[in-house]
Amino acid sequence: MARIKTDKNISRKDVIVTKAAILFREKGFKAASMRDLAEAVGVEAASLYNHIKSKTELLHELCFGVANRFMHKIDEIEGEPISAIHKVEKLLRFHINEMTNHYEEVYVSDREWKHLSDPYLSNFQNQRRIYRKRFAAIIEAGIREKEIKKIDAPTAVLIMLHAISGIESWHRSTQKISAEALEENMITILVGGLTPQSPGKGS
Amino acid sequence: MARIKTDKNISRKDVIVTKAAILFREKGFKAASMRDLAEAVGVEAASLYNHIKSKTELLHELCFGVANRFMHKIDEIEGEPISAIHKVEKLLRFHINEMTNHYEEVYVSDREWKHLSDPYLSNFQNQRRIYRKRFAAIIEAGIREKEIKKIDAPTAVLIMLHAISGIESWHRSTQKISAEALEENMITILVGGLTPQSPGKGS
DNA sequence: TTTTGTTGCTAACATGCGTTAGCATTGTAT
DNA sequence: ATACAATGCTAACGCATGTTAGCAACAAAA
Repeated sequence: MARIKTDKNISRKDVIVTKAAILFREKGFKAASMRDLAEAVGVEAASLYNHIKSKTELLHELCFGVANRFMHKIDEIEGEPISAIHKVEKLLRFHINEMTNHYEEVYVSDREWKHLSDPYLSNFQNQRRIYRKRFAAIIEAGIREKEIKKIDAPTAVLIMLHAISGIESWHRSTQKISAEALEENMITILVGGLTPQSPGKGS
Repeated sequence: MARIKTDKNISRKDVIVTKAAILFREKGFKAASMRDLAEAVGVEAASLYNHIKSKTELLHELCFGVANRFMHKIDEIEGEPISAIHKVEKLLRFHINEMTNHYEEVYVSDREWKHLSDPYLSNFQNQRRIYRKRFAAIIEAGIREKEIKKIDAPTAVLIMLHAISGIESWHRSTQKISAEALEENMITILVGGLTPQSPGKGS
């Protein structure tokens, strides 16, 4: 009888959620079946339901796990006594690292949240909206302080966030530059585009 | 008996493809059913098959329609006797306009091509790969001519393309800035990030 | 060893899916 | 008016899906 292998501190549910992230990324939430997931976990489909309530619960888990991490980070950064441009850079670096290190979950949270159902869906959309407003507020503060070009802040946020989601292509690419080089290039291009004199990246 | 309304020069198939784009965008290819599509068109599901061969054919139509437009544009731009940075800007403006004016199709082509099946899938992936290489080549030429910062060109391409796909968020937003303002802001941010002295947008 | 809770299995369910067959209705040209 | 092609409808097909019920095997505690 097949059994889900777990190390200490990793529940069987966590194993399933992690495998689900991989599967949801590569096939999409709707196209990935519970039977696919069962096979990936090494068990029969019905057995999954000893650990999870539903397929959608897996998506909740992934989406809100990611969303919470970003929310905590922006909480942290907002309070720091540093310049706005520096805050933007820190936030970007966090996004980039999340995308490189927790690729599957971040990707799924980004592309598949539409399939959440409605108490969760609105909640998620709200969090997203609020996050972007807070991000835009940082940029607007930077504009007032003349650290940042006079641009439309929501548009800048939209560019940043989506640009970072492009790391997906980097992940799939066969001839990858290193994660560090990727991070520096992205910061150079994105922050360079914000600063009035393109003074290079911040410290 | 319900009948698909068409104006002159618009085949019933075109009506279906257009509605499919809207539906595929808002629900995703897998989640959008032929019965949904039929309802949107105002007809019974089976009737659709008098005009199309399969659901996947709709996706082909959309993906390759979009891909061809981009391919023709880069053909055109590559041959022009203008600076590399100017080529990049023209290409970006084209992307932005495609995204604002043919939102549904471009979005679907971008996010749902994974669900193509295999003669078409590899073909599409190839076109995509080639397009990005050609885009990167333009940037590399610009770097050699010192019009563009020394950055990793594939990374720059990835940022540009994904940043533009963020126009999706603009489309959904209730308080939109104008399409023109959006375009100028995006060019300012993206191209400003490429130029060594951030001299503002090209002419 | 017995007991008890955890985990997995087989079988099956209801539902929704893409699609086809066969027939009815409509529009168009002779 | 008649013929023919274009278009639509109802009914149904086979299949994959998420999920449940009921029972068997296991691990851990008594």
